[in-house]
Amino acid sequence: MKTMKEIAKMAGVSQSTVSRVINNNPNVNPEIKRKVLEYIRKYNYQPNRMARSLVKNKSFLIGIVLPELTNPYFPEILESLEEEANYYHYNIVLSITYGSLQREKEQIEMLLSRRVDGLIINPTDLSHVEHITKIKSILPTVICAQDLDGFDYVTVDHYLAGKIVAKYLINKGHINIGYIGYLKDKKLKGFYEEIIANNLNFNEDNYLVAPEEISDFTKSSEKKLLTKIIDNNITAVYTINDIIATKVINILIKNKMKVPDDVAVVGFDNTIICNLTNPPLTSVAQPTREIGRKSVDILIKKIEKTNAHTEYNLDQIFLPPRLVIRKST
Amino acid sequence: MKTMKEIAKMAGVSQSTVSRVINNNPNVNPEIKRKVLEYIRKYNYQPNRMARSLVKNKSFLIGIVLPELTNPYFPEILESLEEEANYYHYNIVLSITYGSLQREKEQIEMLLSRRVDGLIINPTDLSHVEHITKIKSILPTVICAQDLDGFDYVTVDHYLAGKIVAKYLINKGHINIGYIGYLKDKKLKGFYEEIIANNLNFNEDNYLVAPEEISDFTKSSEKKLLTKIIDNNITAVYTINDIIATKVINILIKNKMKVPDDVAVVGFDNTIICNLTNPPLTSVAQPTREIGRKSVDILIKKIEKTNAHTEYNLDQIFLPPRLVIRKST
DNA sequence: CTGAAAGCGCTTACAG
DNA sequence: CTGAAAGCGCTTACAG
Repeated sequence: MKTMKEIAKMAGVSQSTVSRVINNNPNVNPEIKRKVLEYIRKYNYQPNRMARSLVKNKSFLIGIVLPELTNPYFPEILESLEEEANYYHYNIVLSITYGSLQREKEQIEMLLSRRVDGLIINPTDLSHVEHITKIKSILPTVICAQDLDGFDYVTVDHYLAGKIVAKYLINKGHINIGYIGYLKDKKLKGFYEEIIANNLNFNEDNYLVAPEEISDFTKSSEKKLLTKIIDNNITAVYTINDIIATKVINILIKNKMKVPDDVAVVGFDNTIICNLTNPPLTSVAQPTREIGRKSVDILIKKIEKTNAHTEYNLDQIFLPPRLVIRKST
Repeated sequence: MKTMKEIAKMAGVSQSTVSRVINNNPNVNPEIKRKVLEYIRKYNYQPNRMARSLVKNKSFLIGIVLPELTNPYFPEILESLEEEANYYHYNIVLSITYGSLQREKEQIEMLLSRRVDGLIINPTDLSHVEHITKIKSILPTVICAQDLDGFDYVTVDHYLAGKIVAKYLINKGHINIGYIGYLKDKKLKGFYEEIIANNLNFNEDNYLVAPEEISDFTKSSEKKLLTKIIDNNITAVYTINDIIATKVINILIKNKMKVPDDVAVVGFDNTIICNLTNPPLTSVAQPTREIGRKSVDILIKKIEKTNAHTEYNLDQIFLPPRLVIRKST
């Protein structure tokens, strides 16, 4: 690749002039500009962005740190992060931690040394974030798809999702509704509160099985699930994600129960799976694209503010979930 | 962030010495080294990699160009690309084209101007690759998960996959086997040749429907599929991917046919979906992790060779597929 | 409108 | 073992 100096020499002008042409500085003689552009095209010259970044102290690079890409949820977010960043002429340096805190720390240092202009991260472990706290003070940082006190973040409102699902199922006439998920999950909190608010019961009988029991899919957990459903006359089940939901459907059908006639099933994440199950799965859609987009918007706002040392407001955004109704309910 | 100069001043040494400490140059007085490191730690100094890249004319950055991340296949590859690159201390600049040739061109230029050391790309359109051909001559480039004459590439052996599936189904006693996919696909070629080699018939009756017809899933395409299956006594279907396979299963079951008793179904890609269908789906696994790993290995080999201007051999690698047998066959 | 010069933050011969 | 100086490829006051 040629350098600016070489282009300048060939065009018979100074390096400054070539620089002006490239940066579209209006103070250039059109005739000269034409000639310089000619050489630039001829040699397919691309200015070295690293050199530019060095001078301008700005890389137009955003560091993205994600735990994994196996769950289809993250690729969707990543796509929208990339797309939105591109819109602002930023590019993305991707790093994946595979759930290793050690790696997360190393990768953040790497991104720092590469002088990214900002960081978007989905932390591996919300109870170990000191390194992120530290970074935050020297680099604009946004937490993506999680909420973390003291940070800027963009995430879906799990609490609201729970309420929406409960409301929907109650309206459909369900009285005994089961839940398969974690107890500490905000999905449950909203769900529970809405059920109680409607004077329905929700106790440990409604907490059917742990997600792991479904994932492992043993005979005994299958039996436990069915027993709980039958004994408590459960007619609807709210699950923590589409994969669990699909397994529940398969267990029910295998045991001659009808979905949704005997038991309705609701998934979470609204993944591609929903259209493939039989019947198609009702599921809570996270606004993944918007989470990605918003994360970038906020980050870039912070980046540009950094120079102007304006006020420091935290952006903490909960985006609304959306229930996508299909045949399983 | 402090600069090397500032660290040097505080430590009372020259910038050269700080540089030597950072680069682990053995010719540094241990006592001085200790002191320098102290300041580096104290201020959490991270050397500016851009400046270093500028001097060394090497960025330790690899450009990755993929068409999308929606198909779970690409995130898997991306994960292994990132992991392997990291192993060699390279990082990844990710760009997604969304199937736009225009965008592909722009992104490649961008990567070029960022002075990535090499490029791994899954081209959007194999019939428009002039811009990639051009880049190849100035930047080490590897085609990932596709085969393209004249380029280095790593991909799965689709032809072999076809043969493996045909062999398997024939061994299972199937005589009339259907195919849902594209005619120009190498998956079909190997499949077809194996069937013919076994003195079985394969003509347009066995080419059931186009994948699009299944995707759109209209009444008429459904009818067409069923008619073809029944009229030709088809007892097994080889499909182009797991999504199509799942839809086929759902159509069959809806029409009171049994899988695999009446019709066996084989998918492709061995995605997470396979364990969720009912019955679980037999599918061809692509060695995605290995495709990613190999792509990086080859690229880095090229990158390091570039300096040594050694011989120019093309690495064109077909990796073997693996049939994962489940209950649908 | 144009060019010479300084400087961004590093590395690396070179001389000592 | 150490430092001063040049240079990587740009941008940007500054002077004209």
